[in-house]
Amino acid sequence: MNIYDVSKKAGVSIATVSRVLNGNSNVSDKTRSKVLSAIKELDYTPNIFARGLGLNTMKTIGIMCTDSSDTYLANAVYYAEQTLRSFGYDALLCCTGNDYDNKRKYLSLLLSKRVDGIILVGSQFVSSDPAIDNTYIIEAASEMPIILVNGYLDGENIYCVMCDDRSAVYSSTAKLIESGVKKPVYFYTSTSTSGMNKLQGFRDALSDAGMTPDKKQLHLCTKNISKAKDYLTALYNEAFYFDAVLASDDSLAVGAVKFAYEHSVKVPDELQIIGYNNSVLANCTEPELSSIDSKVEQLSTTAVSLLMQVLSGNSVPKLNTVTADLIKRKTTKF
Amino acid sequence: MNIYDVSKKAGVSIATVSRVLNGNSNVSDKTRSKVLSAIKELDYTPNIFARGLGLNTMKTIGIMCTDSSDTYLANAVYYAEQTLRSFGYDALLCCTGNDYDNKRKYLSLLLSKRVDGIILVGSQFVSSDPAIDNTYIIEAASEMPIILVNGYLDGENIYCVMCDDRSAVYSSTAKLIESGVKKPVYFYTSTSTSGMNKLQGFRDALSDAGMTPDKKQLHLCTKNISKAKDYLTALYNEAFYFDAVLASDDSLAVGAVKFAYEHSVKVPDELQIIGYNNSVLANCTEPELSSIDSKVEQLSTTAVSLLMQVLSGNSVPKLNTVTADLIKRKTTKF
DNA sequence: TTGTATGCGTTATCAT
DNA sequence: ATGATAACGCATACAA
Repeated sequence: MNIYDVSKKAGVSIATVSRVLNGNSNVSDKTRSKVLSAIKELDYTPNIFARGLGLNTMKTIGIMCTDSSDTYLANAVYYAEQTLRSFGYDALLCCTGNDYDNKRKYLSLLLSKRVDGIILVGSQFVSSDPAIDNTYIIEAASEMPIILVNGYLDGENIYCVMCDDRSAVYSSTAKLIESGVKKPVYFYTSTSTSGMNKLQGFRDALSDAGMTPDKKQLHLCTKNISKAKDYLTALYNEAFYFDAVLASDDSLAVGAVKFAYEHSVKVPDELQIIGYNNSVLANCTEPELSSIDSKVEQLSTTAVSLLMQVLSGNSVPKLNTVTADLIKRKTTKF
Repeated sequence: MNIYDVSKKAGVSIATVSRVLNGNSNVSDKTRSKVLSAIKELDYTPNIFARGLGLNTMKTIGIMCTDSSDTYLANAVYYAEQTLRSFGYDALLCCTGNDYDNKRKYLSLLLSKRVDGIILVGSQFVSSDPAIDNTYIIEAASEMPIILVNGYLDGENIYCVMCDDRSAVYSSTAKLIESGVKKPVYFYTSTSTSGMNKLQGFRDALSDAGMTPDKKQLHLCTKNISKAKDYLTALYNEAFYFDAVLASDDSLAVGAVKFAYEHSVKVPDELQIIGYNNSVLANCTEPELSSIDSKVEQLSTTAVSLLMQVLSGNSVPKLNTVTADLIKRKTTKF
């Protein structure tokens, strides 16, 4: 069943069938309807592979993330897929895990699939660690446009959408301090650009308030409820005073709530807690978690829109910023 | 840059290049290395569209789900993608939402993309409601194999992987009753096959214990923390006695925990709670949630393995069952 | 072991 | 407005 069968049935040439198929201008109404009914009768569907070969595109975008089961990334992927589809594009999902070699491998795999562009979702693809080489992304961008969601890398054909993490953490920390906090603890989960920006926001707020953070106030921690709880418990047991926790992921903040519960520390009176990403987790704890909304939906839809612009040949800014909001619930005094 | 360029550079025919490319048997080592170095020099990558046209496959599987940002589905999609990739297949993600027409539309879209098979993730695609017509799936299966994860539908070329939800709910309910529960409330979120199976398990356990559930003990509820909380609060306010909550989704169980907290109902002494899916949410509440582990990973990997078997032309059982486990935490006495 | 020739099903160019 | 025909780049049956 192909375009020849249709053309035969309709008594026209394949060129005409193709024209009808593609909504091409110059076809007489009479011919069009002949073709259309032939298509319907034969239940014909164009072969997308042949079309792909000719046009050299399958209207497909690769979505890469380290782990699509992570709440935050799952949301980002979801919104990206929805937006892509609204533009008539398919989404090829590719989860790499956190291994550097796999990231490289899968990125080149995606290139070989000749997708039209790639969206790298999440901050895990660009490292600020000088030992890690980010050029694999720059090289890939020579073949097709690459959009970074929550990551920044300068390079030809690379476009970034970032949440203003530094400001978000800065202002939240400042508010904590304003409300009387003396010793906030900051949990971070990654040394990515985004992770470092958040950390910088915390440092700056302390510094601007004339505070110098103790080493113990800055803790790199796996995204894991009990890891955060354990760390705070350790601090507590060695009588290290702290009166606020700000975490770069809601799960860690949940750990802080659980720590407080276990040691009968009053939240928010004795301990204020702020999470990040404003995920479902924030609604699960008692008291419910104040959390920074990093605007996943907006990030993803912006990323897709940018990509569409680039594919249309329009020029777009290389760096695009989205503003985060603090969603106030019950773990903060303000 | 195509296979002709390579053949020219290597001084062989395109057939030989193709043979090398596909690891075909009969190529002399000398020729092979000539070709290989030509490929490397030219930095040649086969055009996957042309290959797809000839072979009539792009080694791609469509993954459909209603909402890939839902924790449970996100996990299922993740494991499916990982397993597919391990078999050398790509995953085309397609989120339909819960609208029936969209499900139909997107399923036929996927057919037109000529994927090699489709995995329908989640129970939302097959309805037990006689007003809803499931034949769109049966028709689609005439074109390519369809795997249902957590759904059951009888039809040619349709294969199902299901969690034994009925048993899981039955035995959990039985345990609750055994521990002294007199009036358990059951929350369900869907009338899908899976949803009905769970409900049946609850009904059967009550019936086998000589109990007849009040209408109010069975509540269809949106997957939403506060919806569940509100319902329980309403029961509480009208002095309807209940001493256990079993929910078909963890989020509803979280709502029950929050209800208990708000009304100082002691968990598990006065109210036992069991969730479903054993998601992160179960670790967030205080006390932590006992939850039925519906084995997402196993469901997804089994689904992919089945599909691979079918694509290899092997015959596989149409219904495959996975056993759920109750993960005991702190909201149950046992 | 290697090469030749053909088909896969479109789209697009150029005639008419 | 419509038709003939040439790409697109590969795999493979058949020949040598």
